[in-house]
Amino acid sequence: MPRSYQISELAKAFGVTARTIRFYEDEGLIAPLRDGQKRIYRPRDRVRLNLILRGKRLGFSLKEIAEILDLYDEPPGEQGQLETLLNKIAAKRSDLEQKRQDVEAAIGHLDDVAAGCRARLAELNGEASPLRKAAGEE
Amino acid sequence: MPRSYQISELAKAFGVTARTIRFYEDEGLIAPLRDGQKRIYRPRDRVRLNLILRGKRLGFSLKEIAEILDLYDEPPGEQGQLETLLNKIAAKRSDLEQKRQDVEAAIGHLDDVAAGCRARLAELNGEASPLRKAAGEE
DNA sequence: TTTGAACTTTACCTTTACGTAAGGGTAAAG
DNA sequence: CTTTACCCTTACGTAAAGGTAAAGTTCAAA
Repeated sequence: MPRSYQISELAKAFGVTARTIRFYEDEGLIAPLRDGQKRIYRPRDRVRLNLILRGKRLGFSLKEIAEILDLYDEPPGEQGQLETLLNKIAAKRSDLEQKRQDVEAAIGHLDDVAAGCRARLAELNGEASPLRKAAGEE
Repeated sequence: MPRSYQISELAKAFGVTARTIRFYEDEGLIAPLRDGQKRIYRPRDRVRLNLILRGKRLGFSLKEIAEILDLYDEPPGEQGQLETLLNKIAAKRSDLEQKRQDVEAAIGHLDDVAAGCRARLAELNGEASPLRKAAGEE
């Protein structure tokens, strides 16, 4: 388990290009160490990249993802800031709840369609008695 | 419950612009009737638009959404096509499963952070005995 | 010592998903 | 009969998220 990575290692591990990782750095989403000019990624950077890509899969923009990352690593000391942070978290959470509902509805719908397909297939195969399938025949 | 809508009604109902709806038509995602030049949207188009926007919230591209819509309204008669369709459905379903896992992990993570925040707030407010909160005092 | 495989920066290119005019038709209301 | 309020098409503009090419280091192996 290496304590640091080169950019191409990280790129390969996550299935993105080095360009993409540098781009995220330009956008302020990640901040690797440097060995001279070369970027050195620590496990913490790996985690961040993982979160970024997860956010992308969920359709968040890089700007939104930056906001979410801020939520994660801010540990503010002051009361007002903590409350502000809680509000921001609540807002993102409700985005995510919406997505959860969306994803579940979509899965449910697809399953319905698939069930319909299988029913038709069964008909086409001349299933007089649907019990025969359960019997495991070929 | 109107049986048809103008473009601006639909736009307002879904919080998008008319331009957006026309764009989806250009991309082949929707196909309203026409009264002369004017587009007439039926309930079926409304449903489609709803699915499109849901797909967008989940981060699907319009091309992917088009594929999903195809899955919904294709009722192929032939066996091979039914099997192909089932395969496509399975593929999209697995995309959606990934998103579901992502969304649940993200919500869980945010909840952890929020819990940490509340714990700190409690400390700041001099909570000697955390049980008092459970007692419902103000 | 030169070749090769990493890395770097700079900079222009491309795709997606619309926004934003510009210019024009239609139809009811004043 | 001209506003007002819709609708239409065409077309150029733009932001986001990278792709891609050019030109240059650096380090290790042949």
